[in-house]
Amino acid sequence: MLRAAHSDQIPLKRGTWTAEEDQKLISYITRNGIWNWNSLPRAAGLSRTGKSCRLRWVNYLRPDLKHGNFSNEEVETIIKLQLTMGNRWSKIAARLPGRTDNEIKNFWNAHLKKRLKKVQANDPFQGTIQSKFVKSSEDGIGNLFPCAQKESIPAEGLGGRPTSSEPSVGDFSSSSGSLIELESIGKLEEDSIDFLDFSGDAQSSCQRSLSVGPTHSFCDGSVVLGNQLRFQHCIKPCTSYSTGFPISPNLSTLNFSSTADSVAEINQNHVIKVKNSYDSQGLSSELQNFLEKPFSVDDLLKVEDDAPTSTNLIWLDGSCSYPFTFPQFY
DNA sequence: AATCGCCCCAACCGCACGGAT
DNA sequence: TATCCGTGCGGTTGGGGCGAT
Repeated sequence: MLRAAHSDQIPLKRGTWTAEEDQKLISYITRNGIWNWNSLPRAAGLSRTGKSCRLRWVNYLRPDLKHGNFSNEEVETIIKLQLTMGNRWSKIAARLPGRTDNEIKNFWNAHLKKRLKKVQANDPFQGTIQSKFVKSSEDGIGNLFPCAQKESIPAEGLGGRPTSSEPSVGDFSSSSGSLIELESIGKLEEDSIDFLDFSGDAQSSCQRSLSVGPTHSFCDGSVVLGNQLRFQHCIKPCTSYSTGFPISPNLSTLNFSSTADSVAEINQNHVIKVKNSYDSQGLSSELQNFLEKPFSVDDLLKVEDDAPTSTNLIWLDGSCSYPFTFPQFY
């Protein structure tokens, strides 16, 4: 397809780039560098828009780009970052040297998202996606993303550990669901917990209760973490933030403070460590102190604005990054 | 062999943002 | 302060490849 050019009516080419055009662009940038994308095509003898040239260079011709399949490590990184950041492809790409936002976006849409939908359909906790990516410290991508493996994993195998050797990246032929490993959650060193959830708006957010429990259990969407803390869903949605951060009915009169401007930052920086010093009747003093800090509504709203709507994350042990999502009952 | 439908991905589009004037 | 311009980002499109029929 051709379009009229700016002032001199030279037709602008669109569509797939030819090898000749690629060579012109490479040669020009190699000789002269990038100084102005809008002026570059004319100077380089290309009948393209500056935008098209930029896209071609950034996404395909740049010498530092990797080409070919994503490695397991890259897939793992994409999944983790997408779960925390949402569709911030450029930010995700910045963490993957040699990969472009466009490439990652395409890979996500073509492979990972589709797989997630299937997993979600088999999820006993309907509505969750990220709950499938609980990762134990000793396992690699197979556990982070079990369905990447060729072997079929029984959907009823809650707690079962995939044992496949090397998962095939991009081969998601298995349609069986992956499942949460509660046991692996309990292996956290120092029983530390690093959380927060700023998901959704006031009408759709789930409240969570936080209480101390002596045993593992797994019922009604509640989870006992590391034999210590229990995060439990409330079916009723949050109707107000006036009582502060909606962690728990028990704690709703306590306030939470954050100067973070993104969920990712909160997950990175706000670490609540509940060590063995807690007693069964209450929260650790550290957690107590954390929750008692003044909470700014503006801070929360700021976070809300910035948060991906799908984010419902609790991170266990920030150094290992265990993403976890609670089901939403609404 | 021909046709159809689906999938992937390179490329495009619209919009937002930031710097310059 | 308002406007313009260049750039970057994320969503969407459409053409080609490929398997199924």
